[in-house]
Amino acid sequence: MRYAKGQKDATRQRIVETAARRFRGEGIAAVGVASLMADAGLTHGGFYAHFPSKEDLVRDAAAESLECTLALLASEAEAGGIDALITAYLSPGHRDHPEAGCAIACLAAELTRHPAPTRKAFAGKVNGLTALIARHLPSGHGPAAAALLGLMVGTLQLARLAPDAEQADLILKAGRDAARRLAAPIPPCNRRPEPRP
Amino acid sequence: MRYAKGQKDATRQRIVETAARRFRGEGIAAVGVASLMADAGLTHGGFYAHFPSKEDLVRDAAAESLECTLALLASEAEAGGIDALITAYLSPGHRDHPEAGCAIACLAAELTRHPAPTRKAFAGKVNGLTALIARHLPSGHGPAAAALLGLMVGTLQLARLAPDAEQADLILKAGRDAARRLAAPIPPCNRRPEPRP
DNA sequence: TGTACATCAGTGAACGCGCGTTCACTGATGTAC
DNA sequence: TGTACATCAGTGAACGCGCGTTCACTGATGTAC
Repeated sequence: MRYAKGQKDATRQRIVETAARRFRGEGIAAVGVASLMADAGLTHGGFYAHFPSKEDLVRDAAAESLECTLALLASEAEAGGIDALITAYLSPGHRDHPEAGCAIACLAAELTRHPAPTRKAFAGKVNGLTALIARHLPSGHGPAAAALLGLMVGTLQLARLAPDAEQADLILKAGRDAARRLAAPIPPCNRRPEPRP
Repeated sequence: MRYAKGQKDATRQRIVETAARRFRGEGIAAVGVASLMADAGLTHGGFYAHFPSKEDLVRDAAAESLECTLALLASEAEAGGIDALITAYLSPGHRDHPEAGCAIACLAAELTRHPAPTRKAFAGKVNGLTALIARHLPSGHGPAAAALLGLMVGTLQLARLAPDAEQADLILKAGRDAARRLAAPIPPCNRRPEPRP
C-alpha cells in the first residue's frame, strides 16, 4: 500500500512516543523492538525503515520524554513559580506514573551506560531542565539548580522504591519541604550557621 | 573434586561480590549468569547449586552492595559528622567508580521494576541508610534525612551523566553545598522566608 | 594402615526463547502516457 | 479519461547470538570397614 504524504513521519512519531512511554515504564533493555512495534500497531521488520538501530530510537525517545517533562514543568513554574514546579514533580501522581513522567528519574542510571551520542543528547536536555529551574530561583541561587533537580530526581526514586504508599508519601513530603528550603533565599543571619555540638 | 569445609560458602560469597560489582557497573539486565560465573572463575552450570534463580542473586548482591556503602558512610560520619558523609558521597572518586559505590544511584530505578521480594530487601537497606543520616542530623531534622539521601543520589547521577569532568565537578560542588544547607540547623529567622517578588 | 565407597562442588552440553537486524516481497497509490 | 507502471511504507520469514535454566556427569576427598 502507498500512503498519504506525511504518513511516514506520523508513524515514526508514533514509534518514538510508544518507545518514550515504554522505556520509562519498563527500562530500555527490557523493551524489545518487536514488542515495541507491535505496541505501535506495526510489525518489527519495518522498524529499520525509520531508524538505523535501536540505539537511535533510544536517543530520540529519551530526548523526547525529557522535552515533554520540561514543557510541563515550565508551564507549572510559569503559573506558580518554583513552588509549583516542586509540588508537581514530587507529587503522588508523578510517583505512580513513571511511564508518563521524568525520564531522568527512570533512565538516568541506565543511560549513563549507553554510547556517548545517546548520553550527550540526553545530557543536553537535562541542562535545559537545570536552566529552567535556575530561572525560577532567587538571584544568586543559580548553581543550586542542579542540586535541586538532583534532590527531586533522587527523592522521587526513593519514593518509588518504598514498599508502601504511606512511607512513599512521607518521602515525597520530606522532599518537597527540603526542596523549598533550597529554593528559599538565604537570609543574612543564616550565612554562617554555628557548628553543631 | 571434594572441597574443604566452608569452601562452598566462600564460593557463594565470591559470586555475590562479583555480581555486586558488575551489577552496579553495568546494570543488572546487562550481566548474564554465564559471564558472571566466568568472572568468578567458575562455569555457568554451577550457579544453580548456589541460587535458585538469578533473581535471588540480584536480591543478595543488591543488599550486600548497599550494606557495604552503609558501613563506609557510617565510619565517615563517625569520624567527621554529616559533612564528612556528604563529602565522601559527592566526591569525584565516587562519581568515577559506580561499580564500587552506592547501589541506589546505580540500581534504584532498575530495582523498582523487579519482583516485590527483591524490592523490599533493597528498600530495607535504604531505610538503614536513611536512619544513619538521620542520626547525624541536628535534632528535629529527622524527616529531612530521606530528602538529603535523595539529593545525594540524584546529584551523583546527574554528575555521572555530565559530558565532561568540568561540568560534573560543578554539579558535585552544587550538591555538596546544597546538602550542607539541608543538614544545617534552621535558624529562627529563616522559619518564614518572605515570598519572592 | 589400606582399600572401597559415598559425597557433592563444580563441569559443560543442551533446552527453548527472545533479542537486534536483514531482506525478498506485497500491494495500494500517485504519476506518465 | 483509461491504462500501465514506478514508488515505497509496511510485512513476515530467517539470520546468528546470548539469555536463564536443566541435567547427566566428573573426580577429589572424607568416611566406613
